[in-house]
Amino acid sequence: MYAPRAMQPIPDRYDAAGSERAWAERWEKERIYRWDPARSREETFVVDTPPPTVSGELHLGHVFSYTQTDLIARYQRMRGRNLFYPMGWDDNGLPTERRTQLVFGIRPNPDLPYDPDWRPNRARGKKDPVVEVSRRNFVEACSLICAEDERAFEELWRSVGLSVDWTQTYATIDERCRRISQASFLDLVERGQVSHRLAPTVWDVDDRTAVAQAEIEDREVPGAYHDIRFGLEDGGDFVISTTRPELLGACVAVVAHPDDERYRELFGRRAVTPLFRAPVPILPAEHADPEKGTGILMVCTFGDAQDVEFWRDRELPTRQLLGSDGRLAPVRFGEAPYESLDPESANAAHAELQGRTVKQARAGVAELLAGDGSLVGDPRPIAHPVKYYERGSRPLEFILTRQWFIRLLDHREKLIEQGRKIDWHPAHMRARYESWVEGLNQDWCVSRQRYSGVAFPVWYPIADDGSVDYDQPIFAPRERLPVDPTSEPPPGFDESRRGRPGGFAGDPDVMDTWATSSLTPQISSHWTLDEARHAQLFPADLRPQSHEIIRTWAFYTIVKAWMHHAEVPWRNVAISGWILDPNRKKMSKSKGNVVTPGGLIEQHSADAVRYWAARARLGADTALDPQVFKLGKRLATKLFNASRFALLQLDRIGGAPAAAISEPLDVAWRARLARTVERATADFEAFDYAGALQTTEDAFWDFCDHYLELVKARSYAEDDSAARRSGAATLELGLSVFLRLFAPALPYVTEEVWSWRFAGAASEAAGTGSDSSSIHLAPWPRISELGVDEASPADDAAYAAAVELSQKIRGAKTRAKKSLRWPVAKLRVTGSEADLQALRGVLDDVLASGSVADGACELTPGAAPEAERFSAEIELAPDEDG
RNA sequence: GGACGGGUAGCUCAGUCGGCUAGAGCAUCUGGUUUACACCCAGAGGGCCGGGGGUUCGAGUCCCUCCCCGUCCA
Repeated sequence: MYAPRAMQPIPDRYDAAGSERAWAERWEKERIYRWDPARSREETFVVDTPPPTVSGELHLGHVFSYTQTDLIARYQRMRGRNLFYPMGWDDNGLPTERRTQLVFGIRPNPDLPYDPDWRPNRARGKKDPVVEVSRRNFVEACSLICAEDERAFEELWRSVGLSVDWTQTYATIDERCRRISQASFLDLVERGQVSHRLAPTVWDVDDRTAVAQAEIEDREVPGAYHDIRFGLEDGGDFVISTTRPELLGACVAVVAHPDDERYRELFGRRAVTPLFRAPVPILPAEHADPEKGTGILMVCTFGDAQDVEFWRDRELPTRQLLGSDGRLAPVRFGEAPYESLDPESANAAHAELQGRTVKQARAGVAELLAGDGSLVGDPRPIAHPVKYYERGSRPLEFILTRQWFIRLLDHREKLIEQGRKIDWHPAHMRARYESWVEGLNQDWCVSRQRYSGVAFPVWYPIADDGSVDYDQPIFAPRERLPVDPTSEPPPGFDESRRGRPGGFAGDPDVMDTWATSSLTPQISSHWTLDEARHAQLFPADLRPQSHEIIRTWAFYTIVKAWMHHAEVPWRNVAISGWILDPNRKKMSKSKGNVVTPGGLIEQHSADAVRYWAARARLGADTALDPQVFKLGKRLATKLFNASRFALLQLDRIGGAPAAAISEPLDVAWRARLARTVERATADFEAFDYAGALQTTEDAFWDFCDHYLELVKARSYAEDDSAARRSGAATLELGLSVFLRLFAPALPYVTEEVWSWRFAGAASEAAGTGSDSSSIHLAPWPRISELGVDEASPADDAAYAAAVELSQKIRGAKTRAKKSLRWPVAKLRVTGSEADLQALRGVLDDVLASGSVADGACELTPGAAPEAERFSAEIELAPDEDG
């Protein structure tokens, strides 16, 4: 009934590199990882794969976390699920633009016309001047870089053996993604979840773009309190403290805590700023901390988030002194909104400052204040947290700009509720999601003032006076998506009206990366394009990702799924940890401790690298330990060798045992195997692939060290017998089960061995009817296939007795410095009647394996040492010359 | 400042519902190779389970508290 083994003999040694290459090719050729759209939703398991940022580095962390996903995917596939396991590429955003600029030495200039003949030049020298190119040329250069990077990633994924369906791929700026992102935007507009407003926006002055709350990080940096003397309109003065003296010209109020006795009498009066002589109200404010500085401070347009909040609450005037380039703008004091009691000196002061960066202006203001006697004492250095763009090098500013926002602040409770409908693995990672949602303090700003990305499907009418009417946006009709408003006209206009009075202007911005990435489940399901497919694939079963992007990718995806579908996007989230270097520091490019994965796979084999990833539990940060690769390699080799032994025994009896497992040792070990299957399955069901691997590995090593040694003598017997056939049947069963239990972690070596004997046969044996030409399509082992009804304590006792006595014999030989084959002349075993009884059935195997002479063994009822079953008196045969 | 995770052998880590003398691999040491495997096998040594207090017949495990590392949030 079993197919004969392939004609070529089993090789003596395992050639991992050659075998892995061959199998990777064959898997792809035979398309074994294809999703089958004909099968039902219930049978399907949908993975929402992270699209890596292609212009990022190929990082060992990628291999680590994607392999962990693959383990779960492979298990589910073997359980008979119809896997939907796509791959996406994130081409969006700033990292791509930065890399493109760097590689080609170019910079986008939206005012230049498209040059169809321009080609990026990679071979330029480092000192060559940066070339300005049109927006469209720049975007094309970005695509070129992305295409190259995608190839590098795909090659890596294939070599590490991800069981991805490569017909299901997407890139976040491809046509389908643009279309779905724009459809999402229009849907949210219709649902009233989007607003377009001129608002203080967190702004990166280097990249000159808005950034979202999720992209901000606090950094503890040095600063200094400057104590500045303010006058009072009706006479007198007081001293405020500020870390941002450069914004003195943007001061719109002065505040102190309402309970602060020192300043209570000032409330309601007006202060006058030094240098600029602007009259500003003095107001009570809860956020003023009496302990900090002098306890009284200025409110500016905009020094920090508290300024923004207070400005909004009290409807204070706006003095946007800082420009989007991070320099002080040219303004006229004495004209609204820049009131001044002494415009001439105010403008003279500002003339010194305008055009300066924040840092330069800070020094300039301090100097001017010192000059006119308003600076009290020296600035006092402090360390304080300042907001930075996570990839930026200069502090972020709040700048009044026009942006698209998606409402979040109204929905905090609902979003926390959604998070609780999802199973987080490990469970404690949900706390990170919740603390993020609770701490939200801005709506989601989705516009970015960039070039490469998904456009907003929006135009604005231009009034007859030439001003753009942002309050009457023209939205693209759904059937025209995706649209590019910078090159296509809105409905009812033709292109000649672009930029003209009475015409239109396209929205020049692109969407935030997360506006698209938050739709990966819908992109895979072809939402808005194919509703039948969408119903079949949404929501997904599993979202794997790492913990630092819970606040971005996981969060935004939950937001979108809730807004569009009132659903959770997936039922499970599996969070992988970080790779730490051997000193337990996070690997990062800036620290220079990044290890690239390609070399490691070459050096240790893909199975070995996968083993390393598979040993790490979900959510646990893991130190890079080269020892673990060696362990993985060792395990694969051991599996190969043990398989070779088992198959050689099967060959000796003509291939097909089809015999009953009848010998007590075999029956006992089979019961043990059943428990291994049970535990490994339970572990995988709980997404604990690491526990499953450990369970399997421990059982496999025990199998090699004990069962194989014990069954050897019987297997080597010259004559055919039921006992010998029972052993062979047990070996075959054990091999078939171990290979399948290991298959998710070690897909290559298990496939290699599987092909020698089991390919095409196991499905028949298991009666599933599924195709198991590949082990990865074979059914996951089940207790029922082992022919074990229930665990028997007698089996456990028999196996344990065999192992213990066997170890005692080996120990005696080792202590005597003899070979393990050295004959035993006399063996006296003492133990309880129950333990001796357990031993009797397996005794022949133990004696044969220990080279105990015929009739040399004696069993005596009696006391055994504590915590042991037996005491054994072992007399080795004498030396030949002694 | 608040929250979460971690601290177990020289190293990397398991340890389930509180229950035998706390485990594995690596490393170290002592031995062993002719019918799977030296990418191997057998054996040995190695522990205040971060500190202190409590609950319990019994605590690595539960409670309180402190220390250290990492992360998230503010």
